[in-house]
Amino acid sequence: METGLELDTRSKLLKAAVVQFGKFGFAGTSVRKIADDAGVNHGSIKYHYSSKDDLWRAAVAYLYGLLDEAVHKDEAEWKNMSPREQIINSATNYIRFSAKHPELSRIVFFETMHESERLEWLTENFIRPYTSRAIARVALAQEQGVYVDDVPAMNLHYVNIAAAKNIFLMAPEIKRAFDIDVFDDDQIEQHIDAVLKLTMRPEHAEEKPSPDGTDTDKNFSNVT
Amino acid sequence: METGLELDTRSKLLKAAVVQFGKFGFAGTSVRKIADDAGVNHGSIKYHYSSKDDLWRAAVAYLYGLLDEAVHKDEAEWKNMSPREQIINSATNYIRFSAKHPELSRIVFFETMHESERLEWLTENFIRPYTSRAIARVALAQEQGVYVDDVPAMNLHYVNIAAAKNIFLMAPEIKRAFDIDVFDDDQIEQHIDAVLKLTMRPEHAEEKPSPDGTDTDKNFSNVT
DNA sequence: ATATTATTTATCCGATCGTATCAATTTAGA
DNA sequence: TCTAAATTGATACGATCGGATAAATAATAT
Repeated sequence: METGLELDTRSKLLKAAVVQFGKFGFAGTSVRKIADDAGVNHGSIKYHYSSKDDLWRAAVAYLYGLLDEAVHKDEAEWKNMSPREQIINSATNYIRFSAKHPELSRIVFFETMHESERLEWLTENFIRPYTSRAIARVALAQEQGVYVDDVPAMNLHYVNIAAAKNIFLMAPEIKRAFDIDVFDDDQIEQHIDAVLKLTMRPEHAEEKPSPDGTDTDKNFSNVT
Repeated sequence: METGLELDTRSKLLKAAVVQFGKFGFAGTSVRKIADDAGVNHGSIKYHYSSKDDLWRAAVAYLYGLLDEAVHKDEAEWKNMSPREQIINSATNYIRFSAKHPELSRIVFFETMHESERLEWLTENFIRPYTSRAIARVALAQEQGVYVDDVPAMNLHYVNIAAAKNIFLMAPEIKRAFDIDVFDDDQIEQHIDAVLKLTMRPEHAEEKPSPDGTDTDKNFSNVT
């Protein structure tokens, strides 16, 4: 059958898997712990997902789906936005997602430290297509004067995403070292403001404003 | 005794531990694999280090020692430098170290994803003191006009270090996705140049130049 | 109501984990 | 050279791992 308990157990396992893999990575996570957290018998994992590896892949695909949703949710309105506004919009959505689901970045980090079949799968299916598009977008924004243009787009991209999500990856450390919860709404919005100020070219310095000029009276206050 | 084989076995174990913990984290690393890589019997770990945990702590302390050495190696000359030059010097040293020993950042990342006794030890002994000093230094540099001052020092600090080391953390991913080796000397220097350009305030925009004015004719080309 | 299928539960297996033990071997000091 | 200490090597133990199996139970269709 297709409803009720089956989906419930499946989704409970998926949610628990996201949390565990996000905290301990693939090697550090035990399927028995996932089953315990989900409140189901650990034999069910073999039934709903054929293996630990498959469950991990399902968790990754699920999170990337959420990411896609979050980053593109305002896509329909992009045509009414200046290049600068588009960057602000997608960067803001990306940072809010990174705060809401830090597990994705964490899982990717765990796997990106060494070669493996999982990294190959991850790269082919998600990282390469996603990053290629992102770097192309950065290069375009550089041409449009939203970002500085004297830095290679690849370096700028990796600095951007690192700046955006690093603070959420290190949340337990920051909480322990400074008693600051970076997941507080205030902290999130403060971080968005900081990242945009740091990564984007100051507005007055843009030498190539967008043709329609609608961005000239915009500033960061409209995203906080 | 204190020389010869003893130190050799100890240091071989330490080096192998750095590599393994840096790739797979604490949970994902087996002491048998470390012993294999070091070419010694795995029983020797219990002799030279009382446990896997102690070996991990020794590896971390060893790497932090190297970091301290790398970042402060030019400290004697800082008094002859402008604030801007000091930041360039320490940031450059930090990035070069991150490229030479990405294991430290990786090990810290593995542990900073969840609470644990290891994270407590790490935070108390290394992260908190190191980060406190770094954030204070950032705040000072903001006052000196080296960094923008409309962003909280904490956010700026975490953006800075993320920008500096992220690309080296993700080296296997970048190699696989774009066939670029970020550890090539050219790539390292290009990244240093990019990070400095992105994180530091443009020189002409500095409103508070250093009193002696020696930084007015400096640019990034002197650090590549 | 009954047969069939879908799902859950309870065990079991071989492999690997960290660690402990103790004999074998090497080294250093007398 | 002889003795004591330092170091290494071989092996074993209990725990936990992912995965497999089959019985028990729940749901569905006829």
